[in-house]
Amino acid sequence: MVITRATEYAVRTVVFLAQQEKNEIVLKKDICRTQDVTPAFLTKILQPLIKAGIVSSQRGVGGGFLLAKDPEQITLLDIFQAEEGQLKLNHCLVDVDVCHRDAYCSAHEVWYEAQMQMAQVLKSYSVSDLVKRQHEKLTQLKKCAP
Amino acid sequence: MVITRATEYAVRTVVFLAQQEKNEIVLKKDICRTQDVTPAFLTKILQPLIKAGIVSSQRGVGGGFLLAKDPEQITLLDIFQAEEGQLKLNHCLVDVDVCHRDAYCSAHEVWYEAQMQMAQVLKSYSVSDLVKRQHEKLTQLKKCAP
DNA sequence: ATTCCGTTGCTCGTGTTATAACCACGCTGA
DNA sequence: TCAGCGTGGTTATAACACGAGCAACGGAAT
Repeated sequence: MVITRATEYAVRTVVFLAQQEKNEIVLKKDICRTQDVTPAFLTKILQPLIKAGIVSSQRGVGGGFLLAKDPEQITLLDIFQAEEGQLKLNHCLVDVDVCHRDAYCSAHEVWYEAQMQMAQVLKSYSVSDLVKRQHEKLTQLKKCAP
Repeated sequence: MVITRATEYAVRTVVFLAQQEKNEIVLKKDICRTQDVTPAFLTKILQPLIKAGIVSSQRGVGGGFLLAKDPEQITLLDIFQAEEGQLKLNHCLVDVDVCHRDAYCSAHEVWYEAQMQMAQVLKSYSVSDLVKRQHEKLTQLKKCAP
């Protein structure tokens, strides 16, 4: 019942990309160095982001990664779903017909409501929100311990 | 990122117990038969419920299980936490100090908010709510296909 | 003694978290 | 134009943890 490391790294990576100058291409190893991820694992994490249209990539010399959309257009839910597939709290919430009890199982609806609330929160934050917040936090930090 | 089967079975079991006459003791095998759980697995599921003070048990001839509290006093969150421990969406939300980034990681707060929303939903439903709903659903069903 | 539940340990499958080897693409300079 | 190098892309694999379930034995109550 936890989000995976892959999702966490993916969020970090996208936020990092959003912090670069627009259209600036970033090397994989620079992402790794700054975000504490190993190159091999980062490769695996980036592919779903690319397929979801969140990140784009460029091969060859001078190649690397960059955001494929505006940071305002990317929500945390997008990143989550790119890595983990559709959000579901219980199997019966997605694979319809799997649960023959769902006609009378009242828990079903509660799981559904909890899931919707969670999705709502994740959808309400864009990557640019995160970048802004992070900036604020860092300037706060500097004030406290300059 | 899904609830475990144990939690699902636990909810079913508690709802089933709540549907009995007050203080009626139910045999393990009757729970198994009605709730589609194997005895061996149910054994494992019931223990955390007992330790959490949700269910109590009676050994020996005529023994079995019954609710230890009023169904109004038991929330879905109680059952969830009995089976899966404290709800946490990300490791860094419980094991403080594990994440050295949390001072500036803005995703941290979003996971926290999503988690709180979810907990709020689970806390807002008691077992007696579920029993009531289930009863309504069943009478609806009978109306449609008598 | 019988009928219950309690505890423990085990297996087996699946998902997470990587790692590594090899492949495909594209720029660049001879 | 083409060889070579520097990129990311794909796929196979492995270690490990956890979920899910099973079984056997132990202990309490009647």
